[in-house]
Amino acid sequence: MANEYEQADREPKRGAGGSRKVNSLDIHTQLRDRICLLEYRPGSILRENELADEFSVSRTPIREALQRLAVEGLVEVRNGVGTIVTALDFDELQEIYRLRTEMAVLLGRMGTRACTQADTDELGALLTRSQRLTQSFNVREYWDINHKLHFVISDIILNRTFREIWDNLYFRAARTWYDVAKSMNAIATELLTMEITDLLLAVRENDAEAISYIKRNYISYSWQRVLQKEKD
Amino acid sequence: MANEYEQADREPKRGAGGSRKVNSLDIHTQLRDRICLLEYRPGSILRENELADEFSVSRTPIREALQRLAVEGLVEVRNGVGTIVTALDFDELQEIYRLRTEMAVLLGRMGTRACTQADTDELGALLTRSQRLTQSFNVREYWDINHKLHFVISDIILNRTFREIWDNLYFRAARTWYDVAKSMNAIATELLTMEITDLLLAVRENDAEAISYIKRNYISYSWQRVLQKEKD
DNA sequence: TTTCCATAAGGTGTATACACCTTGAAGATA
DNA sequence: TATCTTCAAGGTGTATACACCTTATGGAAA
Repeated sequence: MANEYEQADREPKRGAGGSRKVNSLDIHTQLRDRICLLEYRPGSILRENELADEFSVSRTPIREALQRLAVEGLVEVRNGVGTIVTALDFDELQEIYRLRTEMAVLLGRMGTRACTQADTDELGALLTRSQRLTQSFNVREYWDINHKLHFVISDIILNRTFREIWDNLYFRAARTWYDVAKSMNAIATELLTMEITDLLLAVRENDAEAISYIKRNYISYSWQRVLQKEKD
Repeated sequence: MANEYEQADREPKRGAGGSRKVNSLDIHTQLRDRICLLEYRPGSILRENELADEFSVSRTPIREALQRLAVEGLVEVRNGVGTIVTALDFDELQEIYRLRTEMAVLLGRMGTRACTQADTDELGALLTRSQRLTQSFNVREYWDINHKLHFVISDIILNRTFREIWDNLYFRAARTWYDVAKSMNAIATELLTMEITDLLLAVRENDAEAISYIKRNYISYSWQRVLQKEKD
């Protein structure tokens, strides 16, 4: 299962002429991305019928996708009301960030595969795109770079269970960070560019521990920015 | 969501005359326990219709329970075939144990609540039951003690996300351990008694770090026994 | 005898009707 | 006027019929 899913997860497929019938996993991925991108704000309500109409399927696959999102902690299904996008309170958010920084350090201690030229190339491409953001900021583009960056690193993790958890924690926290990034374009862009630069070196050196400490640090920096915005 | 679920999770409710209608969460919990108890062996196939008959509900709530188990990694749903109880290969098992030992150490570094007299009392009761096992071994009883022991410790974890993960990792690995325990009664019982004794002291001292290192150690010991059995 | 193919049996995936739950608003009452 | 009650609207939860997928089996062909 995990395999099939991860595949779909990392490359949404269904390109060009394919137009394969959507299944509940596709729907899950799309809804998850919308939540991360804040197209669905925390606290907003999703209705199964509306989604069923939009995706041209019955409520059944929609319910499956929503239930999965619920298990992952991104939404909460309430009988007679609807499915509510999780609104993290301050404490929960702090807990998640704390966990992410701690687990980032573990990343280097768990098994990782060797970094390849392909990894370097992809990071290089992301760096270029990130630098371009300095001139004209665009949340969608910022998100896409961040998202791809996450999976470049996630992909070198060999321990499958750890990777699942690592990905999930990213999705839980992502929304908050993009919200902050919107109100701090310059700082967010600079941090992203620096992170990619640092990671590029570590990947070239094929130093998993270095990668993990870099992740730890930038997650920590992000949290500081979240805190800073919270004060306003 | 998490709250409601955890509640049901820790105390299955529906006591005595209540007989509240079962929902998909009850079913999920029962199926999960059966998988852990090896009533459903790895590789065995569950059929939605059979389960629907047994629980006197339609396939819909059964499917929800199974899907949740799939997200948690305990089963794999295959179209046209059935739902297969996950059979962990050696590598996957090693990965999970590795992760559990690492995360046990984190447990002490994340927030925990103060240990109470109630905790001490419950551990004391478990210790008595564990000691009784030395004379007459019984897998069901062994499992129940282990299960309750897990939740006594899990309950002091404040970081909700960490606790979810911690619980899940326990459920993923539990089956394997009970299988080993069946073939090593004496050793398993001795280890359990020692672990509870050690934890009792740490809980009395209200020393979360000590608790976390004890957990790390006994998870590590368990893995060694799994390895030992694998060799035969 | 072996191999291939058609097919039937029995499983999950999906659509849909209906039951039940939640909530807000209108109306009755103090 | 304030408050309580009632009820209707619209949501999720469940049961069920049917579509589609997978696989084992038996017979035809090499």
